[in-house]
Amino acid sequence: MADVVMLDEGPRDAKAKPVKKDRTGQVQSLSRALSILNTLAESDGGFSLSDLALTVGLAPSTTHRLLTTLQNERYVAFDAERRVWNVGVQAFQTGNAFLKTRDLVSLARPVMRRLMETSGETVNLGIFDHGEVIYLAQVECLKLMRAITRPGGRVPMHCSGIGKALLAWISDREVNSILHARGLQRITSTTIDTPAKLREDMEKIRVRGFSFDDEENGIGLRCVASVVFDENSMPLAGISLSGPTARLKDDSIQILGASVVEAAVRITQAMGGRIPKDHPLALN
Amino acid sequence: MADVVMLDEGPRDAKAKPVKKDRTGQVQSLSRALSILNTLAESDGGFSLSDLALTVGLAPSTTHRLLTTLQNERYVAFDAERRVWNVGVQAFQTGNAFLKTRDLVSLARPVMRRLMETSGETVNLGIFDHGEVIYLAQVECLKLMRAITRPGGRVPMHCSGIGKALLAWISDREVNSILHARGLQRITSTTIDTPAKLREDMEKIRVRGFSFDDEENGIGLRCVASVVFDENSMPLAGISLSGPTARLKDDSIQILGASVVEAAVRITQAMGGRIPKDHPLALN
DNA sequence: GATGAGTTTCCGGATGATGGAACTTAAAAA
DNA sequence: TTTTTAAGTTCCATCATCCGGAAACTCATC
Repeated sequence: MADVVMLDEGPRDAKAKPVKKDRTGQVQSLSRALSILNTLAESDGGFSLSDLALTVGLAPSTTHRLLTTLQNERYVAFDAERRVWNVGVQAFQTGNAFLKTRDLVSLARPVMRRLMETSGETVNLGIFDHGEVIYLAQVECLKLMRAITRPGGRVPMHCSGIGKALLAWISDREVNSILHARGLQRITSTTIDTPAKLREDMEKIRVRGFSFDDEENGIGLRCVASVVFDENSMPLAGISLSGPTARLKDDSIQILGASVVEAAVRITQAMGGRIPKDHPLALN
Repeated sequence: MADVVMLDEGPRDAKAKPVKKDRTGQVQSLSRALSILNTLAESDGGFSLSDLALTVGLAPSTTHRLLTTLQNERYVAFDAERRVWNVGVQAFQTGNAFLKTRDLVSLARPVMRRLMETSGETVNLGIFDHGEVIYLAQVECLKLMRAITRPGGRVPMHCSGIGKALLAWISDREVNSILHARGLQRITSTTIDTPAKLREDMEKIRVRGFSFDDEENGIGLRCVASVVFDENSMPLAGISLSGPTARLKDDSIQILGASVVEAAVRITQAMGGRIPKDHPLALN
């Protein structure tokens, strides 16, 4: 299972129809309660009973009964002052138990494998650590000619696809302190070697949603990469797709880039992360 | 697993009776589902269907039906590899919406980050809830050796920096009722274990403006904490700074304490709160 | 004190949840 | 391999439980 895309994720009907799932063996009242929870979670400042009832498409009395049951276990709370219902402490506590389970690498791996299959190129996952990128996992392509990066290996930020993608969503102050500590070591003739060029490239990355490393870390090696975000919209990890210049041609960069972004978004969702507002794929 | 007694956990009947709430107008199936969620959240590594059914006292078929309904909305997830059920992404998403309710967290975060940078230690934010401290947010330091607390996690009041700081500005009556309900469980040799000692410590906290937890919750772990106040000068949250005894040395406690107090005051101001008159930093 | 919007409780009816049993699948033992 | 055992999943008749209309209530506002 878990094979099919869940791109849209929430085909909640706008027309406030009761949430009737077609699948068998479902508990209606529970589905409804979860729909209430989802609605409250998406809300901004809570819902009054009647508004909520209208939104989820239930009778006020039914809504109220479900709410009080949820309130008993403190999954929702009533703000007596503003007279609105909100998500409660226990939902927070239970929800955060998800963190015990979630593991970036194991959540990312199926997405990485899929990306490798569709693109035919090697896929890497890396995180920011002490001013460098450290690789966590890799799904190798089947081609003979392929990039060799080993989990645990490190590369500088400024000359790797993952590093540049991460830099683009890190605060200026932090970028400066990394620059100061690590400098911009030149590796090939195209390696970014001045702060100005780096800043220029980062601007492009933010607009596109992915970074493009054009033989900046090794002759003949190209790479596109995008960022996975955590629940505070902070960069958490980067995912890249790399291969020889001969296969990653100019006119396929856009398409490959888009698929890396899609993979990154998918991992972000699986991790319960949030895409930042200035990201090209932000929902609003 | 799951054989160990759950200390507090509530008045779960030993004979695995269905979770029957006494209050009127409650939705049984929903109560049961929430009880499943709570159980999974408290679990360590998930539950198999039958274990779960046994624990919550429901028929396997019923449990299964509730689980699949929860799974539909991704409030739980089935780990096919380990064949266990766990809390799902959506629960995490919904739970985090709780934080939106209190803009406390978003106001506090920059101050917390700053405090982490200047002190080099992990900073936590927590509120009082049902006689315990529940952590809302954390800014981790970059050191390898650091305290591990997870948002949503709970600790007793009497043996945590945040808890003790909050207690110091709570009414005597409330303190007594917490003591009565929760007792003073001893965790390390320095844990405060008598009401007299607690009262003595609270007096010191009020004078200093911050609490000092000296390995009272874990060997080798020290912590200083201070309180954020609301507009009525009532304690709203606590902010703490914690690290290993090796780094939080005796002669730096005063300085670290002062910086925690400063951070707490800053958050208080950002929230539009008022420092109480008996606080050392009160303006008048 | 009257009005009305919004919330809470009540109650009879039928829908939908329940759990035992049957069935399927997976793991362990022979 | 086959047999045994256990765990997970589906089915279905029964009736407990949930549903929603309507009535009672609360609390602002006029």
